[in-house]
Amino acid sequence: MPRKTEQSSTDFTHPTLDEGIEMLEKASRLTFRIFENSAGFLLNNTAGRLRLEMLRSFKFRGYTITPDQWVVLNAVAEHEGICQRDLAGKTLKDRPTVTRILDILEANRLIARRPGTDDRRMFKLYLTDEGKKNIETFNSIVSEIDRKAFGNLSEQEMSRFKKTLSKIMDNLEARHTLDES
Amino acid sequence: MPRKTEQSSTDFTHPTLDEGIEMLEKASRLTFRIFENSAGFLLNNTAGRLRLEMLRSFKFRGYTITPDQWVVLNAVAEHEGICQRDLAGKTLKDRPTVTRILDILEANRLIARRPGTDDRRMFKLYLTDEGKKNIETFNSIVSEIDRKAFGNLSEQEMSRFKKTLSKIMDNLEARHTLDES
DNA sequence: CTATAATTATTGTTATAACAACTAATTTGG
DNA sequence: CCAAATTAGTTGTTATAACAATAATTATAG
Repeated sequence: MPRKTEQSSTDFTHPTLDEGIEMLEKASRLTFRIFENSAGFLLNNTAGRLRLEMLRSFKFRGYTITPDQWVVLNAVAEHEGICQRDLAGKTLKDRPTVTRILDILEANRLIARRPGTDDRRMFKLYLTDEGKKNIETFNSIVSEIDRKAFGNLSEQEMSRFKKTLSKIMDNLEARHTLDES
Repeated sequence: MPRKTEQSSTDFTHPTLDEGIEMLEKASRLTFRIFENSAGFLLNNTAGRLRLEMLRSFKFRGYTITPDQWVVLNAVAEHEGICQRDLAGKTLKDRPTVTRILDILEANRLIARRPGTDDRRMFKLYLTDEGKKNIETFNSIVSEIDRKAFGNLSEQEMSRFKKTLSKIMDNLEARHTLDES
């Protein structure tokens, strides 16, 4: 059988930013039976591409933040003093995931954990000054991506699209409406 | 600050199968500004929920296969003798990812790598008998999930939904049409 | 009030994803 | 034909996700 790893000169195992597309262009040439009409496959890949676009844009602008870190950072920004459990609910991430994302954001001085006054099990979460300084930039980068991804969709198409996504979420019995009390 | 890990009796850090929803239900009570109207956030979470539904269904039925392994397995099934590079293109995964997923599928005896006759760098990929035996079961599980997720969408709604997803993919310059030559 | 249960957060494990770097093998260019 | 470039696949690193299990703390039951 083939070997275990060696090398050559130009392996483009991972597309970078703009070249990233090459690989995708290359091999997609046969015909799927199961996949070609699979909404799930298309849904998953579209979401993945959007995430990748965000990741690359951040990196391209010189920021190390990731899409998930961006989500958590924004959730903290919009609810300063929130605890990790509630943050998990808001971001639809589980608590270990939130813990680790916060570890990174804290190490990068974008957020701070402060002890909960009443309940010593909890942290209250806040943006640092650096977090506040950077979040606007991050959000403008994301806005650009949103324009690129969704800019040519009509209001109606966007509305229908989001409605369908919500319906699918409901079908899967997951909460997605981001407010309540 | 809070400590570094200890315990109690009932931590439900991760929702299991059916209870999984609880956490989501719990904390989503404030109001997002950035997220509440974000198609990207909704898109990403919906795709994630669908993946989770698959993962749990497989596990619930006693199978260890994951959604991504399922995708790769099906791609092999539909293109026996395909090489890893082309498989990466078909599944829209990068080559290291495909390598590692195949490692797992091979260890679980669902697929086999055979040396490429002409080019000794390449493997040709095939289902094993066990792979063939199980794939129908896997696919029927996925069909059930598709019915659950999309079953109450009309033909027109599904068609519009997929069209919009394709448009977004195009906007992001990624290939998603799974055939060509 | 104290033993038990419940809750918040953390850590460990495995899988996926992106990307860099690298090996073996093949192709190209001269 | 041989050196250089290319290609197929692998490995390493970091981040996210799911889930199990646990520590510290708080709430509840009796």
